[in-house]
Amino acid sequence: MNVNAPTLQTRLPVSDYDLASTLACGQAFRWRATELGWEGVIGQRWVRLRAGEGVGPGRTGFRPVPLPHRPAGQAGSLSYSKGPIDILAETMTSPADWRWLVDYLQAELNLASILATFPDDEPMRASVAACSGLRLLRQEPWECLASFILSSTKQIVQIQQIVELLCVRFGSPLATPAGARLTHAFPTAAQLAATSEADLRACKMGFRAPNLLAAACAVDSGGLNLSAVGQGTVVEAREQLMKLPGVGPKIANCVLLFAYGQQQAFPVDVWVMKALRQLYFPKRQPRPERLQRFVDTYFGPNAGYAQQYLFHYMRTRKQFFAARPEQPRAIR
DNA sequence: CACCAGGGTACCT
DNA sequence: AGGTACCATGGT
Repeated sequence: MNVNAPTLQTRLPVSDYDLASTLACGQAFRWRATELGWEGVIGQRWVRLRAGEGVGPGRTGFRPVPLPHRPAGQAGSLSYSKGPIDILAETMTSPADWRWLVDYLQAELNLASILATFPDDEPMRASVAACSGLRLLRQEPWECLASFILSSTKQIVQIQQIVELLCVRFGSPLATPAGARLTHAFPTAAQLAATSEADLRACKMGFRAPNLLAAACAVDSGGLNLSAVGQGTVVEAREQLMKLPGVGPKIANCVLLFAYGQQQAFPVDVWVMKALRQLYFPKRQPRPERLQRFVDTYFGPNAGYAQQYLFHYMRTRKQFFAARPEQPRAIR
């Protein structure tokens, strides 16, 4: 439904918040940088976000902060401002309150208290300096789970494409302003459970199709209760998620971290693996299990948060890590 | 064009 | 236990 109507607005006062690194750091896959701001969908609502600062008497005016040309947001991104700032949010429907948005964005979280728990070493200092204002979102569990089932050995750009195909083909249409890039909600488990493996493969997801379908059926049938998963301990929750085919420790940890707010959950993907090996184990090549045990103790109570800073820093500053020479090979 | 991508799994020693 | 091939597809 393409409604050509003015959008409704609110302003969230935040501090130490960077929209660009938060929305483009690979934790969520439906945010697009446009000339008018960051456009996305949260639940059943189309949303546009923009950072700015209040000006004039009572800060009633609004001076937008320029968007970065590169969505990834390099260090010192223009979208970031250290001090108090406002996030201007636009939607098509008028909610009674904006709690859903505050929760999703984690706008009330004291970021400094999180950063203070990171280990004080050179890689973390560099990552924090490069990713100022990066927040972990609080996403809806089903969308997060489904998205990360699609993520295995896929580049983030491709995951975004697959997710968009899924939304347009199987998700419910949303009220959007004219010219909106995103027009459909993420499909519910029931909507995907009603598809076939062939339908899903047509969305370019390849061998991941049966895994997504199985997850959709499990959630739709009640065999997997995602609300209940959030009630148990981290260990129990991880066990439940890993019962699904195609969901191993990495994907389970992503869902725990990005949807359930388990900030100690530490997903180890290929990027983080490379970083950990080079930075903390330059000599040995520890096995994944050993590496997981290390990160779960070394990075503290917000290890997952630290992981996201490392991950984003890795991806935006590839040369920092790539520049390190490999072990010299014997000439034969 | 090779190589790799926010992995997981089955199947080998 | 510890390694390895394979899965499907497209970006770089």
